[in-house]
Amino acid sequence: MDAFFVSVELLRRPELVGRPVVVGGTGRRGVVAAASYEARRYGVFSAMPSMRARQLCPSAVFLPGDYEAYSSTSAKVIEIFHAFTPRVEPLSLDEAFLDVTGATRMFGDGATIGQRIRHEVAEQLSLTCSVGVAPNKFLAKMASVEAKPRPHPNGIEPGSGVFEVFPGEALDYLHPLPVRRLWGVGPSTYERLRRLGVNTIGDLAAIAPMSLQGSIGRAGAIRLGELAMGVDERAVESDRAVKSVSHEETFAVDLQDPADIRTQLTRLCDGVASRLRASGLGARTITLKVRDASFATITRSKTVPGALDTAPAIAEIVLAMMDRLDPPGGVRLLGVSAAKFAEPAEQLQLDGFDESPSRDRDASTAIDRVRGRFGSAAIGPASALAADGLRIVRRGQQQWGTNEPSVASSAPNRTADDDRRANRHGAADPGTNPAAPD
DNA sequence: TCTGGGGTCCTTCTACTC
DNA sequence: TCTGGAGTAGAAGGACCC
Repeated sequence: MDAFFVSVELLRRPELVGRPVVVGGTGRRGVVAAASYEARRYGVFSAMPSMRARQLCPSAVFLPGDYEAYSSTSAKVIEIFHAFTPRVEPLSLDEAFLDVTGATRMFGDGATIGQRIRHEVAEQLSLTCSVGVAPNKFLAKMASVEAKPRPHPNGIEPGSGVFEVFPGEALDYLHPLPVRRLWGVGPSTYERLRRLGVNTIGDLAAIAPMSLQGSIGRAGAIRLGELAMGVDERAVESDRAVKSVSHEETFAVDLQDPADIRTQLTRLCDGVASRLRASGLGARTITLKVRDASFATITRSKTVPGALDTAPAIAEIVLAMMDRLDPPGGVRLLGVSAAKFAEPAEQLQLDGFDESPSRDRDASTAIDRVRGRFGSAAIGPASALAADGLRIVRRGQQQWGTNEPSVASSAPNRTADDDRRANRHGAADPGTNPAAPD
């Protein structure tokens, strides 16, 4: 999907079409989740700190993310995909792989199916998407980027919508591209490759995987070597199982008081346990994540014999691990993660033994019923009551960092100063070409 | 004024068992 | 009984993706 979160917002707020719009955390510690192509012309990109985005484009309208709205629109998009093939692997809210090899007799070749999907998405949801067609997932992903619109100094260049990489042309297409474009090459790997003199995907393909192992590890060397040759054997998996469930939160102000830290951890444990029960899962490994004031991150994990799915059981482990830590300068972020899934352990009750596990299970079942009927914030552990009331953790609730108490949209009109900033990114006339599809 | 959240996968080190 | 190697699992951290 093209600038997906922004596009969903523009459907609700059509008066913002054509203006720089940024979706994400609007607070001091928020980041950009998505930027309209108009905002990208000012150098605003996703994952950028919101503060930085405001500096680059003060006239942008900043909107807090609405995970539930995007999630529900995403489900409708996936439904459209399913009309063409059952083999759909969602990659995120706004991307998916489709294996259409079994659908070509009915709908036409890959590019034709891509065009039909674009038409259906536009018709039914008033959204635009870009499609990459290729013999494997990696090349299709690369191709989809080629199909997207591009922000340019003089406006926004419309994308082709569908871009196809044919099997015989894969290497000609890939090898001139910068190695940073490869899936799995982030800032760290890029720096290591650059030191080896590898700048393009072609450079990487020419190097023996053995000589890369020392820098990027065995698995990485093999994987990148294959990708550089256009090889990707991974199948489209329509039923990938989740392997972990986690909640983490960066606080607007670093926590100093141990009681506050315990309160927040209890709240996060409740959120994780609630999601585990909703999925019928129990977890054997519980991980605590703590980021201190200096941005250093520590994790501590504990694996237990029986799978857990209640907040008290998970909190007991998490709080014990927290007791052994003393993060300097306070706590910026806390996180709780559950993994190694198994059937939740049945809590046997024996005469004369501790009754709390069975009580926890009964209480959790009751909590789930109340939440199912009255909403997730209707009930929660008293020990998680923070100063700001009972704030239940839901998935994606604070997906992009902290938000301002009052949401902010800054100046409603573009300023001359903004235009000068856009020009610094090469824009000659920021007002032209507003009609580019987004 | 820095640097989110929810995931997956990989590497390295250590402890334990055989 | 002690020692060392191999295999395995857990713990911790890092890198990457969207």
